[in-house]
Amino acid sequence: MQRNRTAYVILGLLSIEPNKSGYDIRKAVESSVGNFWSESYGQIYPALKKLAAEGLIEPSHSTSGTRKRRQEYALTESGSACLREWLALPFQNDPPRNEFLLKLFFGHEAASGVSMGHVGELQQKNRRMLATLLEIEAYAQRQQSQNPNKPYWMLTLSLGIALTRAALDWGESALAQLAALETALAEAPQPAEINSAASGT
Amino acid sequence: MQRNRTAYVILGLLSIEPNKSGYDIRKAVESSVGNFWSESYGQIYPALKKLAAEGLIEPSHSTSGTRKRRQEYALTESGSACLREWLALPFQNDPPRNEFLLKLFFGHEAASGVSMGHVGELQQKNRRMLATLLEIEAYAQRQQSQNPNKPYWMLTLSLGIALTRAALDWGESALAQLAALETALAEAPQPAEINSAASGT
DNA sequence: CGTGGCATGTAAACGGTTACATGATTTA
DNA sequence: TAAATCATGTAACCGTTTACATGCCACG
Repeated sequence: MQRNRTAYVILGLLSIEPNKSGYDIRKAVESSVGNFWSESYGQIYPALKKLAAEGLIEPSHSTSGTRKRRQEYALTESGSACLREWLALPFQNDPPRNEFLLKLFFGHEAASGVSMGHVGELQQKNRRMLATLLEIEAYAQRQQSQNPNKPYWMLTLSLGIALTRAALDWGESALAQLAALETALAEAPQPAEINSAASGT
Repeated sequence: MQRNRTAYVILGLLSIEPNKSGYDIRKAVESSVGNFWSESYGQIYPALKKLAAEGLIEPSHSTSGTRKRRQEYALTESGSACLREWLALPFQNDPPRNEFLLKLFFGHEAASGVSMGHVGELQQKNRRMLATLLEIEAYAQRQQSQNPNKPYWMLTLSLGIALTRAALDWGESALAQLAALETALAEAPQPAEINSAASGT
């Protein structure tokens, strides 16, 4: 069903900046699209070989002086066309897999405090995430003013920021609700009918 | 690194309602955690066999009369313990893979209108998503008032709703920005220095 | 000269989906 | 009895991660 997207990531990154090696591409994936994509060497190197064999990329050498033993690549015309073709195809996101939500869903089975712990952990992660996203945004706002990719990069960034903020807001409310739930359970282990007739001891 | 989570989904669902067959579990995954998890038969049936062999679940029969040829299972004590153990472990979400964001990131390479099309498509998906989530929320609010799992289910729901709303807001703004970008490009294909000296024809 | 990082690669294992095969049971 | 759906299972395939092997190069 979903195939080959490693190849398109490579084509896309080479379209932004040519003369990249497999190593460069790995680093570029981490530092640019790392918040919503990932690739490992085990995919990148074979994909490079295949793309070169198909003529979508070709070996190149960076203009800047003698570098180490490394094979760099650049997009060919057909590679560029292939990328544009793929971009025009409808996107389809992978089946979702969110272990945090899965554990929260089964929270009733968990020991006391476990779910609150998970939400707290998520809050920390999201706070860190928000900080880095805002940093990147500020940096991109300062530099990159003439980069034609910038508007698109800012859009991906602003979606990340918006989602993280929404998650943080939710987390605060969730912590409150879980705290209320735990105290309620602690006080009334069998809360059969809370608001029926008043119950003496 | 991340292993076996199919087993925990099965244990979790059986903890909520015992006497489920593989078929039931598949349906339950889709209808309950389907918005943030998925499992296929190819994983469920082998996992059931393995869980039974390990004594974490055991064959059972539903109390309600004669049913079809089907093997139902129920949690054992050790299965329940195993589930609680896993729940207490820190969650770790999978490496992200969002094809929509990937395509948007490379939007500069795409033909005119392509990125706007993707965002529009996302908006439609998210509107549908929001509608179904709100439906589920209303249903759960009406029914299920005594279900001890309800607070946790509502939390997963409200996160989904919050994130979808945030994405919808972002989408509106993104569409406006992309529209502005396209008209700007149409008017000035080489926008070298917009705000330097005024340029006559 | 040795260490650490740069760089390229591959084999094995894994998790997961897909497609297919099979047959029982219900319902029209 | 025909069609639809319930139900169980498996084999093949695919994408991906992980771990490992290798060697170059710069720097202290």
